[in-house]
Amino acid sequence: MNETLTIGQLAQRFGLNTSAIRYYEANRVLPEPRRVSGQRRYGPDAVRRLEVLDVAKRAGFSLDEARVLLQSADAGTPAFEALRELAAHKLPDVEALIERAQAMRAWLLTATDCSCTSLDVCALFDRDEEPANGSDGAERLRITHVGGVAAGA
Amino acid sequence: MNETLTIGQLAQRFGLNTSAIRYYEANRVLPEPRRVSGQRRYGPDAVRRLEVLDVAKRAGFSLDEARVLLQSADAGTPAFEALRELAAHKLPDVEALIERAQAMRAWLLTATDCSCTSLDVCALFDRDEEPANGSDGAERLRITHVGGVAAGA
DNA sequence: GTTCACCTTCAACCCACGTTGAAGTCAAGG
DNA sequence: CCTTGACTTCAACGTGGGTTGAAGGTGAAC
Repeated sequence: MNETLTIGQLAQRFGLNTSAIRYYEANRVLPEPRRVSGQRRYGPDAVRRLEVLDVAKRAGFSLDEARVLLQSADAGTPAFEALRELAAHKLPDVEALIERAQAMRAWLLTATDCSCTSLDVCALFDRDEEPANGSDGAERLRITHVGGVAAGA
Repeated sequence: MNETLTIGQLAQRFGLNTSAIRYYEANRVLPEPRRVSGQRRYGPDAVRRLEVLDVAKRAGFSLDEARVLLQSADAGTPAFEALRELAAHKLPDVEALIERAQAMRAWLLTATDCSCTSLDVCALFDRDEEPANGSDGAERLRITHVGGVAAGA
C-alpha cells in the first residue's frame, strides 16, 4: 500500500467532487501533483493539505486565506505566524456575525408570537424605534456590516 | 406636501441605490408604481413596504421570502399567518448559524494561541478527533449544513 | 437652444465556490 | 478489436442581490 491516490480516490476520501480538487489546484490552493501518463497522483502530503484546507474552510477562512496559510508552510516560516494573524483578523468578523445572528434569532422569536393582522401596524417592522419602551421592534437588528465570513451551506 | 416621491427620493430615504428599487420591482417584491410621463411616483404605501422589506432582510429573509410576506398583505390574509410561518421556518437555520459561528469563534481563539511550527503537527487541523482529551481540534467545527441564512455584509 | 439633473430600458457584469458538459486520452479486460 | 471506466482540458453556467454602462427621454432653468 504505497500511499499514492488518484484524484477520484482523494476526492472520495474527503467527500469532494473531483472538479473541486482541480479547482483548488487551478487557484493555487493545492500544488500541482505528480502525473502518470497525464493523470494526477497524490501522496500523503496532499492528503494533509486537504485536511488542513477542510478545517480552515469550516473555521471560516476563504480559499484565498487558506492559500496564504498553506503557502506559508512552503515558505518555511513557522506555521503559527500566519495562523495567528489570519485568526486574529477573522475573529472580529465572526463575533459580529454571532451578534447579528443572535439579534435575528430574538426578532424571529418575537415574530412567532405576532398577532398583527396588517404589517402596516406591526411594531416589529418599525425602524428607528425609541429604545425607551418594551423593545419589540427592529432596533436590535440595526447591526451594520458583517465582514467577510461566509458560514454558508 | 402630498407624499409622492420619485425613485431617487425614495432611494435616498432608505439609503438605497435607485437600481435596487427597480430590481425589487422587476422581481415583484415591490408592485409597479404609478407613473408620470414614464417616471415612477411612489406614495406612503410604497414607503411602508420598503420599511417592512428593510427589516425583513435584516431579520434574515431572502427577497423571495420577503415577497411572500408582502404579497400576503395584498391577498387579504392576516399578516401574522405568513409572518409566523416564515419566522418558524427560518428559526432553525438561524440557530444553526449561531452554533456554527460560536464553534468558529472558539476555534479561532485557540488558533491565536497556537505555537506549532508546522501545520503537519498542529492538532487544530486534525479531523475526527477522539472526544476523549482536551478537545483542541476541529471537532466542534463539524456542524454540517447551515441552511438558507445569508447574514452577509 | 442648450445645459442640467433626473429619469427610462436593457444587457452585461460582479463576487465566491465550485458544477456541468463536450470532446478527447489512456490502460485494462473480455 | 472494442468496450468500460476513470481520467484529461476548457469554456460556460449557476447562485443572490444587486451594480454598471450605454443610449436615450423629459422638464425646468438660464
